[in-house]
Amino acid sequence: MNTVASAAPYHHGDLRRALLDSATAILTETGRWDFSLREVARRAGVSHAASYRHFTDKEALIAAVALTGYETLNTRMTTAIDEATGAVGTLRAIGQAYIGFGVANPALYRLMFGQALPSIEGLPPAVLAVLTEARAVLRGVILAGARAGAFAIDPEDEQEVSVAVVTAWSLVHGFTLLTIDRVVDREVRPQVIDPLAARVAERLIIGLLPTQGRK
Amino acid sequence: MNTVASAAPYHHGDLRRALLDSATAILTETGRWDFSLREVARRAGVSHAASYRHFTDKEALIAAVALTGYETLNTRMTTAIDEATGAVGTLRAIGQAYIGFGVANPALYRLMFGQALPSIEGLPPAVLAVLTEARAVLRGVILAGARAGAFAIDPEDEQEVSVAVVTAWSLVHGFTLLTIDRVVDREVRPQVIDPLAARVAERLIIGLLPTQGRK
DNA sequence: CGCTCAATGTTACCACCGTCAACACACCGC
DNA sequence: GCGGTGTGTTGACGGTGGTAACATTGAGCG
Repeated sequence: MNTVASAAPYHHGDLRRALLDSATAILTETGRWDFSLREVARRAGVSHAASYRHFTDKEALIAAVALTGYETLNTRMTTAIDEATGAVGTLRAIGQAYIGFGVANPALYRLMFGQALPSIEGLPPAVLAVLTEARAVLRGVILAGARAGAFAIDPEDEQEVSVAVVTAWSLVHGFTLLTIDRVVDREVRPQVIDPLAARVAERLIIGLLPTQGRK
Repeated sequence: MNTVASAAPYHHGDLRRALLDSATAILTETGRWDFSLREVARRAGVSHAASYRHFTDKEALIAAVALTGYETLNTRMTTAIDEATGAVGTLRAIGQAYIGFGVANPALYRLMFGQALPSIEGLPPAVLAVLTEARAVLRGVILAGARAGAFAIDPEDEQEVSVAVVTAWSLVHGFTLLTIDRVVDREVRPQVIDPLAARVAERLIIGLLPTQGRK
């Protein structure tokens, strides 16, 4: 059994899902990810030790919540890619989807990338897989753009491609976190974030364009 | 021990400092920032309730540790600026100092930017002040470069300058975190981080250069 | 010199937490 | 019907953040 629950378990119905929902609810309501396992159980209407039938650990629960976050992030990115056209447009779309997700789910985003997990190692393999996939998607986009001549990148130079990937990811990741943490512009309103993000992204894109493509 | 600059407390000598030192030591040794107040006190050879004579809260202790981090980061950045020449060189130096600090003190960096602090608001004013100062320094560097014509930025356009500031900070912040969390390149060695950071930074700088300055 | 007193540190205690072991139940195949 | 295993509960343990009452000690003042 186990894994993605489609069949309903015994007593409660689907306690695993209910616990994940409770945790997510607390997360979005309070904006904090240091909730107690007991509170999650309480919220699910269940005894405090019941969680241990579904998660070995508190960390496992957190990781499961994070996993759902990674999955929806991946989904948003791939759908954004599908709807975009052109290398630059695709890159723009992917960044927009990424930042949009982070800003819309700040607590979840911080849990996904800032949490108690000492390092990427030690994460459940499922989480690692999703992360790796996200990176591969981004790399694919940049590689395609390089092959099409839309970026000033040699598609055969793996290192150069990697640098572009890391640069793009760093920029978007950093911008998202700075925005979430209100470091960027404390008086900024949600309506202002989108144009700001767009202009920030443009800075990167300019750096990627071949010389003849620049204004 | 040495003579203390300002105010030396009563019994212990300087328990406040000792507690900060213990916390920092635990932080760098274990790499975790969810240590217990009691462990800090134990390490300082003191009863667990003694901390409350110097810090109102566990969060206050954490914030104090973070503050020391912000201060040394600021110091490193300003000295890097002093030793650099030219707008591009200064920008490079500042980024290098920033990333170098983060990579050298991963746990401290994550505590500074990822921790329990729900948002930037609610932080002690001292922390806010240091953060604001750091941002002003970066803005000054970019503004000077724009005025000197080294960047393709209108120094009179405040928004354009802000965009450049946010872009640079986002890139460096994101790169530092991705590196710390080993998301960037799991097989990467410390020796590889510097060149990688340099090439990432170069991508940004290319985007900032005026057209005639590009290779 | 001795007294006071406030700053500092300690002890004892509270509610709560994560985790575990023992127990209780309920649905499954037989 | 019946056992057994998956599921949830109860109760306990050590540890935690935080508070209050108590002990100590050094500084200022007579």
